[in-house]
Amino acid sequence: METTTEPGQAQDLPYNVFAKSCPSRGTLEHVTGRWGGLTLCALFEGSLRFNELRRRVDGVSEKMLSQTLHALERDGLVHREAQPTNPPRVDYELTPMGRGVAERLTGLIHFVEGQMDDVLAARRHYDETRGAL
Amino acid sequence: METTTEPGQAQDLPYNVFAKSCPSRGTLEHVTGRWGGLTLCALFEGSLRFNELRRRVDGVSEKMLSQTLHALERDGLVHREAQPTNPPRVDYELTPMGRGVAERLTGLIHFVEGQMDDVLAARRHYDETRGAL
DNA sequence: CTGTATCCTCACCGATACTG
DNA sequence: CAGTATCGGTGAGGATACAG
Repeated sequence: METTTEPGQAQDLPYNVFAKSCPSRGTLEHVTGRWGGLTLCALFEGSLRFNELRRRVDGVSEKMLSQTLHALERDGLVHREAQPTNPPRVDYELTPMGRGVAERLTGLIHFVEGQMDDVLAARRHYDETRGAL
Repeated sequence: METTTEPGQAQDLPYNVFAKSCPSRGTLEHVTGRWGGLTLCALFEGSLRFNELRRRVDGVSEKMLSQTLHALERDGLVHREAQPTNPPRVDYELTPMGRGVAERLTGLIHFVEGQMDDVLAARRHYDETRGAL
């Protein structure tokens, strides 16, 4: 039987991230964005409070963390649990869907970290041969 | 012996993407950047020429594709093969390391695409309950 | 066809101050 | 502690023209 599957290309999924206007593109950007990915991976190890996250994700500002968390919460990837205590305590944790994303993201990150020596070597080689030409 | 390993945090890898100044952060951003990820995934299905890539990655400009490819080539993830014909023909293909990254990236993307209905539902719910409050 | 060079805009994001 | 509001600089990135 014939699917619409081009050799090695699209599944018969209704969403295609390669298309400019596909909504999956936006979610992908939340998930792989500068802070989104690190935030999800930080939460992969367990729920964290706002300032715990802030310390864990080195370099993120309050504003960007807040913004990032809102986007991820809106996409249904992160659950926000506020306790009406004083001082306030808010815990962030992954939803099941968020865990699926974070799992794959940490896999990617660990792979990249594991290849960094080779990446750095490739960079050196590139810079040398380019500079020499 | 004491590693700097915090509970539940770092492997004993020499690189930690959570640290602001870790070089892995830069590579991660190339790989998950707006165009880097899509470019790698497009090449996962086979080598492509410049304008083939440009058409495949809907919305990318010449400038950004060129820039993205250079960064990925420098990191040793993409191999550039120029043929001295006229008109010129240049093929881009993944290196083994690039294939490792692209594999994980497409896994992530397919997962996200597969969850988009739930993501969209979550968004609707979020917007309604927030608007109503 | 495969790029590079230049200009220019806009929105990303950091810093700071303020609120509950 | 957990944020929001506002301002301003900076650089990503689009448009266009040009080059090999």
